[in-house]
Amino acid sequence: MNGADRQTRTIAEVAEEFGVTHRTLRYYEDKGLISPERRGTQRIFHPRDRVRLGLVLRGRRLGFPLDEIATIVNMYDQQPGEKGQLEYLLSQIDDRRADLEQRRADIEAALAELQTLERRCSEQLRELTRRS
Amino acid sequence: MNGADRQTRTIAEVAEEFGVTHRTLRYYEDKGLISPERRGTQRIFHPRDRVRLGLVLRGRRLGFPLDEIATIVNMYDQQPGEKGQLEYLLSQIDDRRADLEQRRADIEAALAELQTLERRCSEQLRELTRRS
DNA sequence: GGCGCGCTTGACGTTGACGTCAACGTAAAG
DNA sequence: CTTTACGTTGACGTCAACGTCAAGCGCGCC
Repeated sequence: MNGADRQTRTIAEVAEEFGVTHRTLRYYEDKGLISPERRGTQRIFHPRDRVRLGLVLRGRRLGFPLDEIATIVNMYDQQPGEKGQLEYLLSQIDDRRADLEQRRADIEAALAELQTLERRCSEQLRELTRRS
Repeated sequence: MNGADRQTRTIAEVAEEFGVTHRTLRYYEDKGLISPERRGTQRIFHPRDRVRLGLVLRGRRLGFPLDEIATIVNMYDQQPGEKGQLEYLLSQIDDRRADLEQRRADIEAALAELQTLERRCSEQLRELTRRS
């Protein structure tokens, strides 16, 4: 029982798995994005830490600043809470959604333009190869 | 004839229109993202500059680094070029598209999770208000 | 012709997100 | 028990993307 399906990981394994450096993981811990258990002085990564890290890195791929990512991932593991808390959380969710939908619109516009450009290019290319 | 439909703009007007600062526009010029005409020492922004700026800012909203944005927007106003050029451009387009599609997938995953979270929240909220 | 307003160019400062290096602990292996 | 590999904590360095002065130019107006 020391295969890839055991529950806990070292920092090096996690870094390897997610394609980040040791330094990045420490930085994320400083910023409160992850909080792996400590066995003595060493970090122990549990599955939940790796799930969180996955969320964080997705946020990073999307270009969100780390402090925004922090508020987002912290939305996911909150206690039920009282009414005001819940309403605040719901409003936060709406803000995030608006942001994401803006980004999706930007992406689709960009993809559409790329497609147009590609058509023009391959058109040109056909022109050239036909005349040669 | 000095309304908002005249063709040329000052730096202050463009900054206002796009919600950026004077400094940002100068920085983008340094980086070759825009290249407004000069009347003496002053910058004159033509419609094409504003179109380019729009593309640049969309790239920025998407979290692309400025030098990547530079290569992207420069793809758009290239001369027809020769065969090698065109093939290179087509490969670049493919790279960009792959990136954008990854981002779109990330965004849709994030939106789906937000929706799940929102359902859980409003569920909880209904629980609370029902018992009060 | 002096005044102010907008524009311009340096130049240095700042912030976020790490990279990198030094110095040290620790645990398993020979 | 020493080596060796891996882990840890500072601390400083770096790079992108601007912010923020300071100092000066040009020009329209009273």
